[in-house]
Amino acid sequence: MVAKVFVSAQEVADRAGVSRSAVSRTFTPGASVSPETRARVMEAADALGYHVNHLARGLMRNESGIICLIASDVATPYRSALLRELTLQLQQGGKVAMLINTDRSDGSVDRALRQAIRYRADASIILSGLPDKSIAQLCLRSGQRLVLINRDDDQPGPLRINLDDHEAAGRVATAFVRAGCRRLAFANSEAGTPSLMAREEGFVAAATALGLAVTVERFGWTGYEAGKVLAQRLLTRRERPDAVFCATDLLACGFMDAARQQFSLTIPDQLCIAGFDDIEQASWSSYNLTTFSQPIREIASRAVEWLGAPIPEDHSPRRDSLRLKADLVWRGSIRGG
Amino acid sequence: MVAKVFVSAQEVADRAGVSRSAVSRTFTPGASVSPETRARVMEAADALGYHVNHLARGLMRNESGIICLIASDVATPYRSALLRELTLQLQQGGKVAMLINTDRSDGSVDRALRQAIRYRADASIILSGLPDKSIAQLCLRSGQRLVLINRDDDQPGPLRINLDDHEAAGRVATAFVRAGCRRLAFANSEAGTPSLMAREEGFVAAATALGLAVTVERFGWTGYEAGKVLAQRLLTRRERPDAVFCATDLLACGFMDAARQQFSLTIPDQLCIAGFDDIEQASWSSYNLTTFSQPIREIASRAVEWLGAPIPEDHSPRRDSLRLKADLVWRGSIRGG
DNA sequence: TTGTAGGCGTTATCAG
DNA sequence: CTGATAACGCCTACAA
Repeated sequence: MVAKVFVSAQEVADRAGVSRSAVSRTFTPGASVSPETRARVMEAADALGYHVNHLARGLMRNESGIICLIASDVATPYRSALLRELTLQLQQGGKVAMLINTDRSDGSVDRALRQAIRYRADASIILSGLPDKSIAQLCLRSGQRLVLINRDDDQPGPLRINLDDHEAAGRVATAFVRAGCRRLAFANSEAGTPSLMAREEGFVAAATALGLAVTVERFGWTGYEAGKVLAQRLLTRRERPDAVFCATDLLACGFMDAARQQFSLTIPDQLCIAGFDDIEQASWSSYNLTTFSQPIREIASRAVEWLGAPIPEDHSPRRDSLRLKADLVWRGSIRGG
Repeated sequence: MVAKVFVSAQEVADRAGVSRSAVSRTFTPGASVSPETRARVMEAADALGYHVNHLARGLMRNESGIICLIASDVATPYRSALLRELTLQLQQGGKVAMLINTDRSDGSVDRALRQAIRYRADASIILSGLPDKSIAQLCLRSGQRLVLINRDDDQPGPLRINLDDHEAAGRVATAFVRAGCRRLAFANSEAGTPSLMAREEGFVAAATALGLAVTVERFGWTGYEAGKVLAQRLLTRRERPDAVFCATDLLACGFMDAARQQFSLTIPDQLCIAGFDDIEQASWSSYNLTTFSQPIREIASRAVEWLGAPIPEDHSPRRDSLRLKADLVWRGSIRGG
């Protein structure tokens, strides 16, 4: 007993005294089998421990049931929450998720996509980075669907799901001003992804419209530690900001900790803070952060729904670009909520 | 253009003017192909966008390259960190991870395992729950390897990776006593998993040996909110504890927040706290939590390494149970670190 | 080194 | 409703 021996449909057929086809039909939803045959097959299958080989089925049907999830920083609160929701809904839709980690290096996403092709994934959902045009085209040409979440790319074919980052950021500016803040700042990472930049630009634009300047600082990667450094930089300025919009909740957490512990500032009395993502920690009472909630549920359901829908024959005018709304979650880090 | 049309080896062969076998060999490491042929094949493959079909390859080789990761609560800091490491190391080993979410309902793990069988996964790594004996046996019989992480189960066959929860918990008791604490408490969830219970028992046993009693409280699931409730319960006791070991960092975070904000206690002066897992938030300066680090890297590498090793022919005396050490990470939540 | 033939487990097709 | 047969795309002898 060394080799891998899964039981095949033939063995089930032999035991049940029917043909392979009968077995196949028994496990194909909506096929015509007599209740009697089905019962005998099921009994034999159970006894033998038979399970349909999805590798072979995928080969025949040209549909593997595999969906590739391509992402970096999968252990991050926001990412992991999104992945959780995606895998969950994919499962409920009868699909199975293949998770591929990318890093921020060049070609990382392309390699992942190639892996997706090798396993004949029905679709790939990209949460980080951006694939090269040629490889993306290859996916599309091969009949693989593509979903891009929060990545701005305008080549046709993939479904693009984005948030209204720009507008959302504008609403924060208004909230700050209403709270009596005048010295606005934006804390960003150096990642420079479209959604991050859209938040920055939206915030600056809205503030400008309100007649206020914004101090912008960018540092490192989008994490807790970077938030601390950003606080260091922004709070030591001569004109110390009285309101800071952090591009990300993780940045905000680091920023708040530094502001309180190194600068002895009280929030929101001396300093108002807002974040983005509504990660779980934002609701922890140490932070109690006012932030924007990513509509994770909806992002996932829209993606899964789109994947399940039939491919339009004639490049129909279906909207393949979704713009979802991020709701402001009022907590205690801005005065007068 | 509706159907899914991936390019096949035959097409590459036609274009390169060679046989299918030549193409196959070109993509099989260690096969004998002349550099000339290989070059022509590669050129054709690149031009056509050919990628080996791993579904078909798996069918032939009886080895899909797929490893199933079975877990619940995948968005939790500890879980997501472990998943990250596993997927990463699996990728580096040329495998690909299939992620299956389970919930805490009965049969959830069994369903996941059946999915693993359907996709002919080479192995399944279980991070949550416990499979039914019969389905686990079926996996093993089918040649699928099984790895259980932090789940106590004694049926032979799977690789079991556990921590020295019991001993580790004992070390915390000593640390508390050394810090001058006398009124010890243990905050646990009601999940009752073996590792959680081992921590509880280890802590109580060590405290008893030191001549101290332990107040044990259990509530809810292993999360932040439960930690707050546990604080509520433990800190309102007449004999208020001066040291609390929380079964999990997440519990500890909730506990600390409640202790500080609702009971105005300072840590570690009035209350010492310890946790377990060393999640990222434990190092955030709001918590600065003394805790045990899960050797995530090693857990993953041991699992992957074991999966890569050949199956012993004769039920050889290979150790299929690993007991890894959790190191105490000293931070500021216990006096006198 | 190369090509040919057969088979992996499944489903789709088509008689019966 | 059932059973035989031909694919699906690939790999592994085997012979050239």
